Amino acid sequence: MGPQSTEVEIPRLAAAKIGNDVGLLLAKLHATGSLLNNKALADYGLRERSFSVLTLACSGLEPTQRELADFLSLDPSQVVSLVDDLEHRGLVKRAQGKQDRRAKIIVSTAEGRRIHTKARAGLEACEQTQLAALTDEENVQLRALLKKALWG
Amino acid sequence: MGPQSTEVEIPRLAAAKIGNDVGLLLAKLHATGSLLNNKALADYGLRERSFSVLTLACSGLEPTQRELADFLSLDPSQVVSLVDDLEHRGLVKRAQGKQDRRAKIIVSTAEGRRIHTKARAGLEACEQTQLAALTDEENVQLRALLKKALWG
DNA sequence: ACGGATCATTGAAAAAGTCAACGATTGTTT
DNA sequence: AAACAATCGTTGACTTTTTCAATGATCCGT
Repeated sequence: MGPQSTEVEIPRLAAAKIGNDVGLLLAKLHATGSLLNNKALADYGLRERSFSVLTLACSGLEPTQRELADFLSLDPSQVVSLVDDLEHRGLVKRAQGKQDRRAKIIVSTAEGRRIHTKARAGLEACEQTQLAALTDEENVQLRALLKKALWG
Repeated sequence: MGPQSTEVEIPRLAAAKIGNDVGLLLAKLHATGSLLNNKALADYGLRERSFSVLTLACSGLEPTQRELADFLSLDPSQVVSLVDDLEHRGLVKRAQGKQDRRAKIIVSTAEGRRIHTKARAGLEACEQTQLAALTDEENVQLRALLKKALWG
């Protein structure tokens, strides 16, 4: 058997004009990435979204659930579920908002930070796999472009 | 009322480390993009996915449903629904595979091509809106990086 | 203090995704 | 050529995700 390559072969259909469609490219890269990420996070009982929530809970930024919903492009009710799950497992807890007593601030527990550190390591390896075709410079470039597209 | 700006303000949470997470950036850009795209395509009774199928049907590449499923990261059964819908509306039709009589080739009708041309115009304007923060060069660069990440 | 708006939460309804099974057809093995 | 496993599109069941309206508590402007 010849040299076993891990390359993804270019599909015949990529030749179509739509192969330049940003929407489609984003959808595809997002789809394959989510698959890998969720697989990597499964070891820690997390998924892409719960990991995002946990990360922000660990960030020291003291996000409210509303901020999480906006930032993660989720419905507020979805955030409730995610936080419920993480809270039941003792990884985060809800604290009362400081200026606004309606809002709940999500903060990490010590256990939450422990899990988060481990999970992040796994995820970063995963990300590197997904972007293996890019050089380090291109990798940085891609992030910068995505951020600029989002927030100018 | 002062100068009405269309800028998106940078969310407080973007400062978190996760603001560099490729997975999250892709998810966000994809989410906001899909919203815009679907809104733009609604005028033609299309959504992002049915538009993709229609585009490939119009491409002359004569894709099979299996190829569509693989290329669009969909389950084969989802392709059935999409093609059913487009076929009922007379925009595409199923033709028998040439080498393989199990496979069905999806080709566009004249009406399908008519609608597709119109819809594409709307979509391109939409894409430009979404990537307004990028220069033309960065726009090209982003596409190139996404394609390279996907197919090397 | 009043009225309208926003927060987290709930629950229901709609949409999307996943998966196993099927007939028809193909390619492969014997 | 006969038998076998594999693949294609399709169907239907099932689960998950998304969407949305309603609610109590709280905030803000008047």
